[in-house]
Amino acid sequence: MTLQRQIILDAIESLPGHITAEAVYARVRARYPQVNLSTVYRTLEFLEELDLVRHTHFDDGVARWHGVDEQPHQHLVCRRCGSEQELELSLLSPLDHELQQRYGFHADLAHFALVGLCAACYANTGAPSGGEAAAPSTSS
Amino acid sequence: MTLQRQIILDAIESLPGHITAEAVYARVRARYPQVNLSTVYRTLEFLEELDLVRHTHFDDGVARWHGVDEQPHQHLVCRRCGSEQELELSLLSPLDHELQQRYGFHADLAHFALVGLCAACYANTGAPSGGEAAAPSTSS
DNA sequence: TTACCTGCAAACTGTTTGCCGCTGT
DNA sequence: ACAGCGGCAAACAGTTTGCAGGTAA
Repeated sequence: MTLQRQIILDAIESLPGHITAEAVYARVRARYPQVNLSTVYRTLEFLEELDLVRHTHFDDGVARWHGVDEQPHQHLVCRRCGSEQELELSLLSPLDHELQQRYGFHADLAHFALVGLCAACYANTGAPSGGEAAAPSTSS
Repeated sequence: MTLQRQIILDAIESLPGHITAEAVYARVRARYPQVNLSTVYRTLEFLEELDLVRHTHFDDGVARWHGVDEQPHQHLVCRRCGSEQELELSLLSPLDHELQQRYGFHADLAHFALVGLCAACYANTGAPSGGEAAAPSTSS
């Protein structure tokens, strides 16, 4: 566990939410400008093997990273207005159990975000709702 | 609906499963060599707006396309041996209903494949099982 | 003429790799 | 001396875009 690995791990764990590799890089570089982006990627891979961090794919295809101590949870991403909300884990566990019993498959249900239409956008299908909560993300 | 759009739509619908943009391109080009890859991408986007095709993201991040008449279903992808199996839709509908009731969220649950460990790989964690069903995909 | 569609080539993004020097043991 | 790590730049894959010519109404 070298210095830069420690720094990168800290950068991820110091944040409650998810963070892209680029953002990790930005955070690290702010204090330690000599650290390289490829080091960030290599370290993320390394830390994931050690089960210290994990990544999740959101709608835009960019991986987001988070520490393992983070509560396991899931995200609902609206494909129209781009809004995100967190999901109670309890909703996923029945599915998880089913998958294990029926298929013996141990799913990492948090690996991908859940995509769809939020209530507001579903209501007035066709036009984005008033809730332009986030940047109108690239529609995946 | 131009000729190439028709051709591309046919290429997708003529196949029961999923197909990457590159593969659509290859299929189309086999008969009509002058069609361009960017046309394929533009047409896929166009056809998706018309709700004639949809796409799903698998573990490797590459989009796969399929016709809408295709049975909606989901895939289980093993992150270790790369094997894939189809998933009974019925397992997902309870979650779907929950999401609608609790959050008003209308999820497209087939948009992303489900990632995890298949029974065999879970059994002997650490080493790939005998079931090397598919190419050991990039671990996403 | 007008609007749209297409082919081509070039750009762009996130991510990965090869190489080589540096470091600690 | 050795092994591993990190910096740099270049490569890579999939996808997107700008532009100019073409086609149909």
